[in-house]
Amino acid sequence: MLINPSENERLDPRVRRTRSLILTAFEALLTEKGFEFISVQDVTERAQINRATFYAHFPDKYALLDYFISQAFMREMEKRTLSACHYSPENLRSLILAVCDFLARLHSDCAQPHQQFESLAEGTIKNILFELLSYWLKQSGTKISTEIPATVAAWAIYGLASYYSHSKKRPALEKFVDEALPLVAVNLGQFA
Amino acid sequence: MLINPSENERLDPRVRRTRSLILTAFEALLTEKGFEFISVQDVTERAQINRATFYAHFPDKYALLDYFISQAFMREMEKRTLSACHYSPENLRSLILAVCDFLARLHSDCAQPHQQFESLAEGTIKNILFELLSYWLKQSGTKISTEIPATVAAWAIYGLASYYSHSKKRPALEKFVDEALPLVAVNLGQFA
DNA sequence: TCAAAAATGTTGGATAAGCAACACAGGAGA
DNA sequence: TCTCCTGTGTTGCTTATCCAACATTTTTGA
Repeated sequence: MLINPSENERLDPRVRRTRSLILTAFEALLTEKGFEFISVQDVTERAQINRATFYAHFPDKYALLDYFISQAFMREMEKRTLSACHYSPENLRSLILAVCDFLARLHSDCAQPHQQFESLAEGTIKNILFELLSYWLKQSGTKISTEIPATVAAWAIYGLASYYSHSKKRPALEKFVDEALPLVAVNLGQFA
Repeated sequence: MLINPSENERLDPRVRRTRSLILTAFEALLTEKGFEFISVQDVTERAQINRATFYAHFPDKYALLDYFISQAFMREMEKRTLSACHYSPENLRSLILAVCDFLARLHSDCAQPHQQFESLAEGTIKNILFELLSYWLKQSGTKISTEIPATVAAWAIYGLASYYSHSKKRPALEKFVDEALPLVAVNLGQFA
C-alpha cells in the first residue's frame, strides 16, 4: 500500500533507467566515502549521466539520500511482507526486527556515517514508519485518531533500532526485540 | 589502428548506453538459446529498450551479430596488442593462437552454434583478419599489392582455427600452432 | 488449408537526456 | 586581500529514445 508497484512500471523507461543508474552510483559511493564527501558531480560521473539530468530528478544530494533511504527501506519492508498488512503483535515484532536489521546494515555498509547522514536517514525512516503504522491502525477501523499512537510507536521503534545498531557489542537481536516488544505493543494494542 | 578508441568516446552517451545494453542482452541470449531462436523482440525486452530504438542502430539481428562478433574479436585482438603492430613471425604466431582461442571459446559459450551463425561469424572474422594483415604488410612498405597475400593468410588462419575448434579432442593448442605456423609464415614472409 | 497470433520494419509526434554556457558561492593559497 | 579553482544550480537548444499505430510477413496450430 505504501509502495505503488504499477506506478513505477508505467514510468518512462528512460526515467527508470536514469534513476536506477543514479541510485547504483550513489550506493557505491556511499560505501567508499562519507555522504558529506560525495558531490553531485561524483554521482553523475559514476552514473554516466549528464549533470543537468540529475537536477531534473533531484533538487540536490540531500533529496537523493532521502530517496535512496526510502527505496531501500521500503524494499526491505516489502520483502518481509509488512507493507500491505495490519496490526498484530507478530507483525509488530517482525517490523521491529526489520528496522533493527536495516539500520545495523546501513551503518556497516556506509563509510563513516556522520551526523548529517544519520539525522537525514532518521527523518526519512521515521516518516515511513509513521505511514506504515497509521495504515495498520486504520485497517482495524479504530475511531480514534491514529496520529498520536503512530507517532509514539514510530519514534519508539526507531529509538530501539538506533540503540541496537550503535551498541558496541550488539546483543542477540531476537532476544533484544522480544524484551522490547511488549513496551511498544501496549501502546498500539489498545487502538487496534 | 583497426579500432578508433576516441570515436567511441565522443559518441553520445545515450548511444553508448543503448548499444551496450543491446550487446549485453544479446550475449546473454546467445548463451541461452541458438542465434536462430533469438528474435529482435527478445533482445529489446531483455535490454529494456524500445523496439524502434533497436532499428535505429541495427537493420536486423544479422547486423547485430556482425557487430557483436566484431566487437568481441577486436577487443580480444586489442588485449593481445596485435592491432597496432607489424608483421613478424612472433606476431603471426600470437595472432593464430588468438584466433584459435577466440573461436573455441565462441563455440563453447554459444548454445548450439548453427550453420547460419557459423557462416556469419566466419565472414566477419575473416574480414577483420584481412584488414589486420593488410595493415601489417603495408607497415613494412612493400611495393606489391597486399590483397593477395592478405587474403590467402586470412583464409588459412581462419581455416586452422575452425579446424582446431571443431576437433573432437582438441590437440594442445601451442603445439598445433607451432606446426602450422611455418605454412602461413612462408606466404607472408616474402612480402614483409 | 485457413484463421489467429506473433514477429518484423516503419512512421510522426512527444519527451527525456545531453550539451555548452552562464552566474554564483565557497575554499585554498599566494 | 586577491585570484584561482571546484562545485552548484539554471537555461535554451539539440538529439536520442519512447510510444502508439500501421501494413507486412512468418509461424502456429486447429
